Amino acid sequence: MSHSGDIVKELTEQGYRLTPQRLMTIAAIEHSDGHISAEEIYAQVAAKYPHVNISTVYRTLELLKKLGLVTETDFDEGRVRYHPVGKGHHHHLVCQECGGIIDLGEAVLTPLKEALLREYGFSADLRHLAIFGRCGKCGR
Amino acid sequence: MSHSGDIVKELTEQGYRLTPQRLMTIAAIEHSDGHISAEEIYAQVAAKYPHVNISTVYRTLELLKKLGLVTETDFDEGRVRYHPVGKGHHHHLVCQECGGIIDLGEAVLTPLKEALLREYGFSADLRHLAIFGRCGKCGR
DNA sequence: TTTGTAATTGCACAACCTTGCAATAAGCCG
DNA sequence: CGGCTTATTGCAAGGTTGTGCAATTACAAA
Repeated sequence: MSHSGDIVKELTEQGYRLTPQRLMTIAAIEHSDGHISAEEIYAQVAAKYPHVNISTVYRTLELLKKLGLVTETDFDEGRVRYHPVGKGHHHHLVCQECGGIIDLGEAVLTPLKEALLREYGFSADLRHLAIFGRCGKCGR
Repeated sequence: MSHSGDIVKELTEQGYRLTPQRLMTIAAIEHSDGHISAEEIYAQVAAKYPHVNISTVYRTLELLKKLGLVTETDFDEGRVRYHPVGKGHHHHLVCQECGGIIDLGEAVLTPLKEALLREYGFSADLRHLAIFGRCGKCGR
């Protein structure tokens, strides 16, 4: 369902310019298996194109977020991680005891979204959450 | 149900030292009406005690978070805001269109917490969320 | 009240992310 | 293909938050 190139296509259609910096940033995100940080993206881009500036990477990430093409997740590591939405939405339960991560489908949050819409007329944008707490193994 | 002094009491009982820096940081949080930022706390503390360092404020906030005495909420303003849990848990729906904020009781998230516990054995710590999206007035 | 000890602070610095501004270059149009 | 316009970049600087380390100080115990 998700082809490499989706993001590029969307950008052109929306009239944004395809600079080498953007293309390489996008490639890094799309080729990353899971959740990639800005610094990791920058390292990959800078390897091929040494004089890029990391603020360009941050600006590209902000643009892709705004267009809904990537999601941003805060795993509480002091930095945020990015994921292409084309590879599917999901969420994570992060155990603060053992550090374990349980992956979650989008469905768990559907009832909440519906309740917010029904009771408050609010259309929530719950894209890629990290929910903190304690997993079963680590007791209550 | 919440007295000024709750936090101080908890700290002593847990064996933490009551330094003037901590006491003033705590006072700033408890006397703030709503959600206060680290910089605002620091300004209040520094007014009476000029040579405090802002990193001490951050360390105190981290401690209070760890002990579950304050919650931290990210309203996406580039800085985070703090709230004493003694004044009650709550959540916020933040409209990304008009900037409006709808306050929410804790109850809305109870079904989600129960579902996570039931289906994943995960005890989620959903303390003080800002949920982004679009409010009813701003249409879909 | 004085002393001892370990928690806490201040300081300096670093990491992550954002922004203003002048220089550059992507894509349009002829 | 060459020039024009304006989006985009690089650079430098700034804001928020975290951290290592030596100096200080709260509290316990004498």
